[in-house]
Amino acid sequence: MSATAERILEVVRSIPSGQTMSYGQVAARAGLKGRARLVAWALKQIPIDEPVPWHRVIRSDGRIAFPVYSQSFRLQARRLQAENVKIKNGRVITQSIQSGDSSLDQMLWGPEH
DNA sequence: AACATGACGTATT
DNA sequence: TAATACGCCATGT
Repeated sequence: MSATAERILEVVRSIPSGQTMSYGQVAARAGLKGRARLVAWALKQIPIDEPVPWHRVIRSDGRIAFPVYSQSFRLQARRLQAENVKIKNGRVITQSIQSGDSSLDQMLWGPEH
């Protein structure tokens, strides 16, 4: 695993249960602003046995990134609901995104909006 | 080397 | 709200 991938996974591991972060937020937190696709790539490289809560990473618009008919989508939705994260039509409703800096940004521009 | 393909995001129309 | 267009970047062909 590359150093950047390790930083990305470290950020994902830091997401508290019941909360979510978008790919872009994870990237920014890992010092890779604007590189959301790199986060998506890193999540696909998660080694088995690596306890990374990948299900807490969603798209910036609040929706799960997998096709609604896929197994991955159902697994992610199930895990989120298990953490009391409400979902409607593949979209996360009640969430308090982790944002390190200003929570105002999330209030104004987060998926909840 | 050239082009296509994503678990993406933002801006524009 | 929806459809495009870019920007971004590792991989696969």
